[in-house]
Amino acid sequence: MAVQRGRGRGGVPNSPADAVTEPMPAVATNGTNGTPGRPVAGDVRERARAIPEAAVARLAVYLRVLSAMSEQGVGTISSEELSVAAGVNSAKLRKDLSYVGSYGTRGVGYEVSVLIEEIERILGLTRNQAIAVVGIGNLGHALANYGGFPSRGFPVVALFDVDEDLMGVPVGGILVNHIDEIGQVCASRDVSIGVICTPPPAAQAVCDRLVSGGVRCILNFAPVVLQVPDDVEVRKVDLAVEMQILSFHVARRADEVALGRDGRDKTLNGSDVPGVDGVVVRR
Amino acid sequence: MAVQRGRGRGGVPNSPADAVTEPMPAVATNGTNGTPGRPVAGDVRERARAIPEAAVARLAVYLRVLSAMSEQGVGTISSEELSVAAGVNSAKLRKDLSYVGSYGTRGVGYEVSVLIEEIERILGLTRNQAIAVVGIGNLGHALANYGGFPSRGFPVVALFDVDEDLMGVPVGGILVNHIDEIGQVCASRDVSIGVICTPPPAAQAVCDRLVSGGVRCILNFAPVVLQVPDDVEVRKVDLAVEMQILSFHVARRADEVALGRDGRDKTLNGSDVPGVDGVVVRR
DNA sequence: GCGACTTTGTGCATGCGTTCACAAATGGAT
DNA sequence: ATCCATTTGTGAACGCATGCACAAAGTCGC
Repeated sequence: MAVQRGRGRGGVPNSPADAVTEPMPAVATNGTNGTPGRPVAGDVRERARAIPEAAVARLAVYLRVLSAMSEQGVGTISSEELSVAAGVNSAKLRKDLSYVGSYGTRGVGYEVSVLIEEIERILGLTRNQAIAVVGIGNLGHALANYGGFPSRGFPVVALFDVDEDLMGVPVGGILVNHIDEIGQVCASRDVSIGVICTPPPAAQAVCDRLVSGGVRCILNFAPVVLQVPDDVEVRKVDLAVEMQILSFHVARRADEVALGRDGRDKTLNGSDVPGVDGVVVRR
Repeated sequence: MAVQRGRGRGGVPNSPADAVTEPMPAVATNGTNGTPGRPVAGDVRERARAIPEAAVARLAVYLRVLSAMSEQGVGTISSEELSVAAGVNSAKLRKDLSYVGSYGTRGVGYEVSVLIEEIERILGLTRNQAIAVVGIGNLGHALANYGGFPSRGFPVVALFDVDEDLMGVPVGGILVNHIDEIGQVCASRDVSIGVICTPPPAAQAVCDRLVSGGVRCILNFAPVVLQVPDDVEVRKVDLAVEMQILSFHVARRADEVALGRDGRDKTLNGSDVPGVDGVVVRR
C-alpha cells in the first residue's frame, strides 16, 4: 500500500472511536474526542485511574497558559485568573489542580513556577518523550516540521514511509526510513510515542510494527480503529469526524431557526418521508 | 485531542476526543452570574439537546464503517457486528442509533443503506458544507490538500494567509487570499466552517474576522482559547495536548511498574519532597 | 496579636453518559 | 399457525464529571 500523500479517495473509510472526551477528537471523543479510542478493556485489574482523563487534558492546557504567564514575569496567579485564561470554571480548575496536589496558598493563589513544575511532573514531561512519525505525506510533513513538539519535550527522532524516493531524504532534519525498519529503529532510538499519518489501509500494519518496536503510546490520524494489546494506549484524531460534528451543529442550528427558536416536539419514530429534513428533537 | 466548547471531548481538551466533554464557554465566568452551568442562560429556549455530543462523534464513526460495508456489498448488519467494527459497546451503539430513529428490524439488524442515509441526515451531510482554511503553513497546506474533506461533503472553497508571497498562489486548486478579505470572501462563498491553522498570536483576530464573515463553526488548531459569541461553535484540536496526554500515560505506566503493578495508596496532600516522582494514585 | 478579607480545597448534589438486562418484535422452521 | 431463535429498542441502575457553596487556612493592616 502506498503510504504517501494524496490518499486515494474512494478508499475504504473506516472507523475510529470516540474521542471526547473523552474527544475524544478529537478526538473523543471527542471523545471527543475525545477520544479514548479503545474498546473496553474489562479486565479485573480495575485501574484506579487516579486522575480523570478529562482533567489530564485540561492540565495540559493550564500548563501552556502558565508557561505564557511565566514568560511575562507573572509570579503568582489565582484560580480565578487562571481559569479565565484557560476558559474553564474556576471550581473545576481548582479540583483539577487538587489532583496534582496542594500547592496553592489560601488567600494568595498559586506560585506559577511551582505549578508548572508539578504539572510537568504529573504529565511525565520531566524527561523527553521521543516520537516517531509514520507516513510522510502532507500531514506527516507538517508534523515533522511542527515546532510545537520539540519545544515542548517531544523530539521527533524517526520518520518512516514506504515511498522509495523518500528513503534517506531529510525532512525537518531527520532522515526518512522504510517502514520495514520501524521495529528496529524505534527500539534503538527509544521511541515512546508513535504518530500514524498513513492512509487507512496501512494503519493497522504500521501500528503492529510500532508495538513490536516497543512503542506503547500511539497517536492515530488515520480514520481506522486500531487493534492493540491492552497495554498500549491509542488516541485518535479524526479530522473528518471533527468536521461532521461541526456540520451537525450547523444543521441543528438551522433546524432551530426553522422551528422557531424552540425545537420542542417529539416526532420520535412516527415519521417517515421526512420530506426535507426533520431532525427529531428529543425531549 | 482537545476540544473546547462543543463536545466534549474533553472540556477544554478534547477528547476529541475523547474524550467527549461538555460545551464550555470561552466566556469569562464572573461572579455575578446566577447562571448555572452555561447552557444558554438568558432565554427560555432550554434546548433539549437531542443527541449527546459524544453520540454525535460516534455516529460519524459508524457512518464511516457503514460506508465501507456498503462498498463491500454488505446489505444488512447487526448492532453486534457494527459495534465491533466501530470499537464500541453494542448497547451503546444501539442507544446511539436510537437517537437517530428506529430503523432496525428486530431479529435481523439494520439495513446499511438506510442507516447511512439517516445518519447523514442527522449530521447535516445532505448538503455540502463549505470550509475555509486560514493559515497556509505546513498544517494549512496539508489540510488544503487533504482528500478526506471534499470527498465527504466538505469542499475547501477559500484559503487565507498574511504572507504576500502566497497571494494568488493556488494550493490544492484554490487561490490564497489575504486574511483581510476573510469576512468578505467567506460571506460571498457561503463558508459555514472555518479552520484556523495560524500561529497562536494571530488566532483570535482571524477568529473574529471569520465570525464577522458569518462563519458560525470553527475548528481551531491553534493552541489558544478563542473568545467567541454564544452562537458560535468552536472545536479545538491541540496536538501538543494530545502528546502530553500520551506522555501522562507513559509516566503512569512507568510508576505502575515501579510500584509493583497496583499503585494504590492515597498520599494525597501529605507529601512534599516527592523525591523522584510519585504520582498519587487515587482510589 | 487580632480581625477582616481573600482564596484554596473539597464535600455534596446534580446531571450526563455508559452499561445492563429484558420485553417487544420479527423471521424462519416445523 | 405456532414456536423458537435472534436482535432491536429502552427503562433503569450505576458511575463519573461538573458546579456549587462553604469551611479551612493564610495574608494584610492596624
